[in-house]
Amino acid sequence: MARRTKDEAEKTRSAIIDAAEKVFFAHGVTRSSLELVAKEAGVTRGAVYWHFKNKPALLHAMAQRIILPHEDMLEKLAAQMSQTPIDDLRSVCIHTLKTMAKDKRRRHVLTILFMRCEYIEEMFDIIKRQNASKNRIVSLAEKLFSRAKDLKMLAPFWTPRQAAVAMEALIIGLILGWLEQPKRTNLATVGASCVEAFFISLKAEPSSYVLSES
Amino acid sequence: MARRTKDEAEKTRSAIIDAAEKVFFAHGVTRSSLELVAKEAGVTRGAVYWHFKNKPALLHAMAQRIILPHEDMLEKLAAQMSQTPIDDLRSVCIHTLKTMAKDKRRRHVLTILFMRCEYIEEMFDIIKRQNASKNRIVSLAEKLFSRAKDLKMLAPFWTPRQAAVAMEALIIGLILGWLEQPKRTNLATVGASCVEAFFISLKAEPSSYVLSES
DNA sequence: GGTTATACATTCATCGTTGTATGTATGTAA
DNA sequence: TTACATACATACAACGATGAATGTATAACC
Repeated sequence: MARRTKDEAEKTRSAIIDAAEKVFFAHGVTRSSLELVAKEAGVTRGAVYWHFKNKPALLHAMAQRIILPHEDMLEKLAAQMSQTPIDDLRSVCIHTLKTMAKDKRRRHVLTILFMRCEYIEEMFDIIKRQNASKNRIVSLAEKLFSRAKDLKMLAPFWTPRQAAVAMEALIIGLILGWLEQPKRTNLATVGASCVEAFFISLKAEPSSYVLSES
Repeated sequence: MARRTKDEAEKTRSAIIDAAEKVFFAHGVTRSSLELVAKEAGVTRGAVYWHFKNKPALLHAMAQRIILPHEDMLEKLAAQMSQTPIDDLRSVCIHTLKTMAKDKRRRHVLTILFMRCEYIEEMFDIIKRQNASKNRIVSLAEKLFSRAKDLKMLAPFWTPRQAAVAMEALIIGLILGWLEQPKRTNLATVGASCVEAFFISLKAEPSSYVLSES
């Protein structure tokens, strides 16, 4: 076939990623041949190899398309020095879960990343990126909880670090459980209510705080 | 080679699983050939195919060897109708994390199951088993939290269901984070302290627990 | 003590996938 | 208009893995 215009090329590129999402989701990353991906996208392997160096690169591009909503919202939060850091964190978490529950693409891609691919050498940069993102999130949350502690808003038995680590772990655990059994644990209802309760428990109650100070 | 005695056969069987743990951990399940596993175990593929139908069956056997300590401890707990269900749950969780942190085999196998294999059709029975185990745990925890609620020991903003789901999600999230970056988040210290704080927040009567034994 | 089932090793046939090399027609810039 | 870069399609070479079939020597059993 003949050369396409730049616009069309970009379209085929994203069509290939779309196809990869479908195929990887269905068969797992390793067992999906690029031949299949190409066929699903309506092109040949030539096109795939033109746009992407190899399979890991394609997966990387796929992961890049869905930046976790989490992260940039937290960035903004941490910058603006709010007076209600815990409530802000809570709404970010809730928002994350709710959007996740609705966004089919995100769900599929996360399923692929969590349950349909194997993290080994060639995936190293993907791993590194994911870890960096996770660490960034925890560190930002820790900063916000630290601020909450200064404002006497964090329950005394939580350190900022513990709260941040636990928050992240809880969210990831909920999402993972939901991915494993989407019908069993509704993210938007059950998951969100867990997060609500968790955040209530993070907040200092005036009375208990006074008692624990004595 | 010649036929071995039953005892020796059992030894080669577990040697194969041992080898599979190493090889799967290093290269991921899909990219590990049974040839490599056999070589690592000091046998040939013939032996592997004799003991296991195929690769998923081998993986299944591998997963079977490490029953989560979680589960049977919870079974006993739920049966004995203790007067301190929350504290009991807490010590089970802490114990789980601490043993996990020490047991290298368990860590490797969990890493394989979480990050080095792809869950697709042929893994269906493994998935089913894992989900069943998880659901059983959540359901037992829910029962215990329900008992705690009857005893007025559960903080009012937690429902038993939420508490159970959150507990499981937290544990899984912590373990996953630890598997991803073993050096970053020490399970036995950071993880355990998160769980401690979480369980304090589950308990009713803020004043009593902050000051009392922990 | 002979037979049979066992516990493997060896061999074979087949198939899918990968990366690359090459072909080709067209958009685009000079 | 030419000349080159682009966006693919097609073709090729090579390997590795799988499952099954077959071989075989010994342990276990009667």
